[in-house]
Amino acid sequence: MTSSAYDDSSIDSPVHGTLPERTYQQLRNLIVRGRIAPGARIVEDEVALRFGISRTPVREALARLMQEGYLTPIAGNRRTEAAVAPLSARSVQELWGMIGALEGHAVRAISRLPAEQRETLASELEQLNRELRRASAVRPRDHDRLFELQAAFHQRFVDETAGHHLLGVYESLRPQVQRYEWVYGTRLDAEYEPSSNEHLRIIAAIRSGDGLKAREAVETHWEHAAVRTITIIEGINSAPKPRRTERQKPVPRRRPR
Amino acid sequence: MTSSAYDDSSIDSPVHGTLPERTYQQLRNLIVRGRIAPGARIVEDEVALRFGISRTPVREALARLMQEGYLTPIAGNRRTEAAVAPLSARSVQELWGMIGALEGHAVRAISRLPAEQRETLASELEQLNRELRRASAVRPRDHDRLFELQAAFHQRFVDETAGHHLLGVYESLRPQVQRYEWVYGTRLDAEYEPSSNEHLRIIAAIRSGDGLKAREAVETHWEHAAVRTITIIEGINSAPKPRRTERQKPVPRRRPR
DNA sequence: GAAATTATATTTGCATACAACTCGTGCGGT
DNA sequence: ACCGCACGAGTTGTATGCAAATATAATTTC
Repeated sequence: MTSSAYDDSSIDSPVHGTLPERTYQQLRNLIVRGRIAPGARIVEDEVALRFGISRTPVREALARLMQEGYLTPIAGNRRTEAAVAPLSARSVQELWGMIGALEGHAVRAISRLPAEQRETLASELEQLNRELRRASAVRPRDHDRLFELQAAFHQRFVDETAGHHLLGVYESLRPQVQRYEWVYGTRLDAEYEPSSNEHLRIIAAIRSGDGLKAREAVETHWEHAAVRTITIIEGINSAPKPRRTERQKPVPRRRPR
Repeated sequence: MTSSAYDDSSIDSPVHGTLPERTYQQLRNLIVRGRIAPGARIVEDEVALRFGISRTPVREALARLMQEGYLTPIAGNRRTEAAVAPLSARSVQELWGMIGALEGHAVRAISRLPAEQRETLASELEQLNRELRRASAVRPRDHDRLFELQAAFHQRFVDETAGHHLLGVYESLRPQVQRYEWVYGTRLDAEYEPSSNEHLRIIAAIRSGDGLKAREAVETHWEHAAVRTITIIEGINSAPKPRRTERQKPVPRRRPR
């Protein structure tokens, strides 16, 4: 990474929690928002320096990021150098499928919710979807806000229907998806209509209390979203550099002085 | 934990990899096999002493175990003491549901596999299932072997159909399920017939190449397994100690001398 | 004697130091 | 000029030390 690395201006940084936790959050934010480019090498010392802490908490944060797939190990056998995981159409296919399966599974539980609670949930979701629609019409677009709304919609009904374990996995998976959503959303021609229309189907199913229908709606929503996202990603990945291999251009180990 | 902690005799310990990795593996094994009881406190120093290493790699291992849910934070706000997560019927419900959803999602991909490959897979699964059946008839039972076979069956078709990301999540989830399978399997009256019969349905679906049918078979397999497991867990959790709260009996912070 | 308070021990959070390993680079030999 | 080898910079792996936090034990006070 270059000397002026980590432009984190305007990224909300939680000031509480332990250092590893905070470091994890901030780095993840930077990666999700594309502030650290895919393929960029991450060096413990540099991160430590950047955050003004020692390598010990950094290591913990990096280990976590690596386990969750934000970073990939490169190079050495025993040594583990880390780089920001590249974006690939293949990953979209997989991640969207998993998120769809998990959200779909969770949402089935609405059939066990009292009608009243479902109604509250449904109208809150409608509210969020309306805001999403409105925000997507404003120019210039507030990417952060769109981003949050998009996330909030899904988070809302997952929170309601999922248990502790599922939420844990979901929390670690969702930001990975968001890496792509960010790329998608920051394009000028990003569309939100298809998505928000599909949201309506989900809301209707939730209101009806039909778990299987809701699951179906959620899964196809993610399937369609995958298609939309993949076209964008492929455009980005193929256009700039006509590379022949799948690999990212290897980052030089040392920066030339 | 008591002074004679960590009876890891006869637990295969990988001698390669970094210390955190090895520590993680070994501790996880101990937890999954019930060698460290649910609710037991884990102290960094004790683990470090036990494995003859320093606390630094131990911390990394514990952090990972905590993130994956094998350990739960207890006590302090800023300090994070760790204890082995308790076994609960609620977790079974959740974990089995998730595993079912993920395996079910993965297995749908068989429809995209060539018939020949499906056939190979199916017969290998049949082989594993036969071995499972045979091993379950032998007395006294070889729990480790049954354990491995059970795992191998599922791992086999997931490996074939899942991608990188899903495998990652699966790998971290499966051992959590195995904590319960171990409890279930080490009972004298543990049944393997229902499970292995359901396996046959899965195999048939895979052979036919019908992705949706396979998914259905996998999901109901896990649903049924959840029921079987929960009855056992509830028996264990309620019988010994008629406690009124959900919590484990708090472990004393110091051992009395 | 009970409650409050101080003292003590245990344990985690983080920093620092050093060892080990990997890869690039230059030097010397052929 | 090319190959090999050794040295050295860069970076991760692990140990150790110290400070802060918190529970337990001891002690004082009413």
